[in-house]
Amino acid sequence: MDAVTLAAAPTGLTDTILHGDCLEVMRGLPGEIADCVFFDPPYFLQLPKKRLVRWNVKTAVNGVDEPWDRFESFAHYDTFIRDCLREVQRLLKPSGTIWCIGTYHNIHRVGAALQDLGYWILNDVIWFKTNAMPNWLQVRLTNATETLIWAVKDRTAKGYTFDKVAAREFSMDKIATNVWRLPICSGHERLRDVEGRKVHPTQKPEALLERIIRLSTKPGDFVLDPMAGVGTTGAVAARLGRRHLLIEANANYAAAARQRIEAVVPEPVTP
Amino acid sequence: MDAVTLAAAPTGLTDTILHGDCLEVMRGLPGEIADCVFFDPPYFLQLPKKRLVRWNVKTAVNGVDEPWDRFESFAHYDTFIRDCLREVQRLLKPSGTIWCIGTYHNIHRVGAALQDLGYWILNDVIWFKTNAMPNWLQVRLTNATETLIWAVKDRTAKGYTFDKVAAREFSMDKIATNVWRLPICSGHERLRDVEGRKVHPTQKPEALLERIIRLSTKPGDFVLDPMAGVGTTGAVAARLGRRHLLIEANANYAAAARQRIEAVVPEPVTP
DNA sequence: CAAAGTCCTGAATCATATG
DNA sequence: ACATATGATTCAGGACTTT
Repeated sequence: MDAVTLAAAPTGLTDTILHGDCLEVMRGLPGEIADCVFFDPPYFLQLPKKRLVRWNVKTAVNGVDEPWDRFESFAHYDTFIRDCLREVQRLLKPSGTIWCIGTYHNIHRVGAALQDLGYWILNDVIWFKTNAMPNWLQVRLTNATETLIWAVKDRTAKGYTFDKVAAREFSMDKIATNVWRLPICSGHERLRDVEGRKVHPTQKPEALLERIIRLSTKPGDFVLDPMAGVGTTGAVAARLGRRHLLIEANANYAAAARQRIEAVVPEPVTP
Repeated sequence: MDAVTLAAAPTGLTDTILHGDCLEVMRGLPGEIADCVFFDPPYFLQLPKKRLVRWNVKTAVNGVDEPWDRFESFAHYDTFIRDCLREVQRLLKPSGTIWCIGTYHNIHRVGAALQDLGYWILNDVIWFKTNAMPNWLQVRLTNATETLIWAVKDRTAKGYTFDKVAAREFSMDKIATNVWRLPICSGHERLRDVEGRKVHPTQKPEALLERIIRLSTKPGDFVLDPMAGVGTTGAVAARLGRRHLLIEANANYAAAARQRIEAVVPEPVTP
């Protein structure tokens, strides 16, 4: 199913993964369809070309060096992000919310773009990793966090979903604060190919998406992920009784996501 | 002492608080003088005109609604921030570092400005407050964090100070991560006028500045705070055996800072 | 079978010296 | 400017192996 097919049948949008460029596909979709969007763009890491090798075990660190993370400049990156966020804004229902994720490399580009486009930020949420990779050379602090920005599509938006009981459950404190302590994705959850290599370099943990979806959507709500990767958003949405639409440009990722989501066993819905 | 006087005698710059517009004063200073800059600009909170009132308590919430936090638009705010950061970049030594602080309201404006001006981010540091004010409306998460950005003045900068022993001491984990758990400023540390009102609405805790200064400067280093408020940076610098230059446009704040710093008892220097 | 020990790896803008 | 070699040392989680 491609974007053209989809545009011809917009009413059937549910529990689908589309293989194609996210901007093109989004432009073919009708407006105001999404209750929630998970926006996980490339981080534009600008890593050094040389590989980092561990001294003790001589294994190399697999830094992110993928075509989709290469941009000529911040200006090019900004253009890409803003084009995407404009389309997302059109696709969001008036009461819909967006979650963006990033690190210091890119999150300020995303945050400023959101504000410039008229989105209204509700929270920044700190994903505080329990098992971040240490900084061996000890020339700066170990980066143990990623930042999520939660926003509505404009300042006057009303009626968005916020599950305050869940919010409290997720918090490290008695009150529902914006810091979430969670491990990174590893073990059996991490998708690997037949040779044991990870399918996607930056697969998100399901626990993170579970918090996002439980906090800000209701059962039956419609979740969109325009850069779906290996489909964590779709897998969690399916498990929690939410509908989803994923878009992914990389055929390998899309195929892995499709296979993964087919295997999901839905949990009993607790509204 | 004003900016003109200062510019005429640039070599005497140490342990001084200057009352004046930070841009004007900075423009009168010689370049490459600062080992460390603490940059704590207005947060551009965009609070509603009417004061928020707690639904269960009869007291008004003490939002920040000061002349110095009023900007017409993001564009005006950005211009102000970028003008300041350009001057700071000139004032930083090649090995100097800058610490910027903010919340989601403004930190992305600051972060994007840093990157656009060629600064190179070393870390974002999450100040995770132990005693944040709970969110009484329960329509979003309680904001328990502020974000610090630590950066060098350009990508190739070398030789900046990083005390890895201190870094580990500050961390919640065994490794030196970028999340710092600290209470907000309160109690005797909080400066109050004769009528018991707080002198400054957003006085930073000394413990936060102590971490910044110990982590990224050596005894005798020169610390600049161009928007010094009531002088937390200067007080901590003085206590820890670092030199300082503070700039503050508000006469009340500047006077309070001067009085405060005069009372500081230096601690024995441990290099 | 349980417990203990080994090995690998994770969105990383990680140094310095020499040619 | 780039490429290459060298050097010095972090932890948590999970998979796997050994006791």
